[in-house]
Amino acid sequence: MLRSGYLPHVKAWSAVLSRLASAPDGGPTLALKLFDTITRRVRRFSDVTMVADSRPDTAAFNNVLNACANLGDGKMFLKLFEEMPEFGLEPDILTYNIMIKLCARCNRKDLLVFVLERVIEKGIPLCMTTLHSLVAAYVGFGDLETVERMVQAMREGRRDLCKILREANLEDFNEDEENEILNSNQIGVSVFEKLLPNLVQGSNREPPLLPKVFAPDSRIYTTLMKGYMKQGRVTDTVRMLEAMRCQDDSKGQPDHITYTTVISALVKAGSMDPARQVLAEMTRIGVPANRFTYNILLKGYCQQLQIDNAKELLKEMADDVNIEPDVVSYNTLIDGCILVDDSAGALAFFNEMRTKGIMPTKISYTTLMKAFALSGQPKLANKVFDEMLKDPRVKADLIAWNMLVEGYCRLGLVEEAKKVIQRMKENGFHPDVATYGSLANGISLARKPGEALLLWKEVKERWEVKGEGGSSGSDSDSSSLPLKPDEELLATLADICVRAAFFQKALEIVACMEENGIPPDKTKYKKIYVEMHSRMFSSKHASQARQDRRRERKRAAEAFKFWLGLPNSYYGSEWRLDPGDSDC
DNA sequence: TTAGGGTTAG
Repeated sequence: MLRSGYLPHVKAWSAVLSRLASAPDGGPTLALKLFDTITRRVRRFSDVTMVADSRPDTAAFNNVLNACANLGDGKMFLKLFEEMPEFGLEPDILTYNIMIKLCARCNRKDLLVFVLERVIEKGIPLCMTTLHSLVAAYVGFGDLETVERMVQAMREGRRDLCKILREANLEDFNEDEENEILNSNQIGVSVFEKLLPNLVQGSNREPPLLPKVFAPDSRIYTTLMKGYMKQGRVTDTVRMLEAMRCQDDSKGQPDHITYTTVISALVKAGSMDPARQVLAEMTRIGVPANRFTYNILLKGYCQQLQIDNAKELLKEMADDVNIEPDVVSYNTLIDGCILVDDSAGALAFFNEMRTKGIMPTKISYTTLMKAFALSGQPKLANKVFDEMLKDPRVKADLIAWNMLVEGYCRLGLVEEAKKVIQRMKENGFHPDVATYGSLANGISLARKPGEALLLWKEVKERWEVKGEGGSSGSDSDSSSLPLKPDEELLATLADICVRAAFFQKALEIVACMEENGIPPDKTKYKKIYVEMHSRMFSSKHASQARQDRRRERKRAAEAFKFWLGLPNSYYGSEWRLDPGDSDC
């Protein structure tokens, strides 16, 4: 009685954890907090029988460990892992599968084999899922060769997988010794040495054999196939499908996910007809396609700008195979309309979707805003944004705000854009690189270089903020939040400054770029300089006073020319524009 | 409840 008032059953809170662990937007962090709160309360009871039903079990630990893995937080993983015995719990095979993911997230491919060895040494019954996790991890690293070797060995009924993985480590080490050293940061080393005591003996010991033979199943094949797909190896993807169909193990037969992966690979390569053939094949052999499959094909047609085919497929979905399109289908089509500059069509699909009772998501709203933003109708984008604010099911986010800014900037409406940015700040959203990038483009378009100076000041201030959590002051003040501008933003700002003959600022920006390892496009600036400013300061008729005022700017121009590598007064050489010189 | 498939937002 007392317990129920304070603490939920472990099954209940563990279920919440499992959802949070892989949820976006701070889900994993929330999972950690929840786990901490509950275990803290549980610990307060000296009589454990009082809270027996609420005490964490292995599944609960696995869920919170999964949150750590998703955050790539090895330290927290270790801390919780070491708390398990306190509750009389032992890590199980799932725990180690999650540890495989942790290694992957921490970029420690070299440790994967030692997790497998640890499981074997501890005598924890190995299951197929561990092999799934391992294969997925290697695919994630793009190391398809190792996966191929694993799969081949499994097909041959071999049990020396650890040996194969050790050899892969050795090859990596020989290939790229420096990276190997870079990867092993000190914190990581101590965490993993505790998680995997077998690391200490390391490679000196003979790699253990798997306790039994595992034949690859369709999941393993499909994971490898996904690796091929990600690397654009369409032929290998298709060949893999053929190989799967030809082998006799029924567990390795292609299923709807395998086929969908093949279709996805073909669609990515723009091969719509072959993709349709695979779809037909699925129907023929009775492996039904689902909404995912159709959505992939829809996207393919949209990317190929074949909206009519997309529309036809949408109809076919609903009428022939009885798969109702969902919000993703419609978002895809709305975006497809944007690709063919059809904002009216985008709106039509948006409305059709609502008519069908399919609720738009924030992505739907933002995509529709994009339709209007890109077609020069910022007012309509604004209207959609207002609708979005009114819809209680969705929450406008930074991306939506940015789209609003983009709409105005596309037309060079800098003042409007700045008002939106002010509003977004007041609503607790801090401009990011995208916001500033749009604004910079708007400023460039509007030819208001003075605005670029203000923007550069703001960007520079935030760039110079070091570390995290340096925020202080009101919510609308983002000046203390760190920001790392990207190449595009800086290049645009520099471009504006060069065109406006703000050479001192231009130099400042390019210097910042170089300091941060972003190579400025000197050729471009050279061209602009030659085209726009080569005759600068050449007027002989200006008054002495005017000429004096120019001196500063001239010095900046000379410095900029020096940086560009153009002949300048620093070398004492005369330089004049020769039309043939401009393409240097 | 870890591990294979899809969409969107500068």
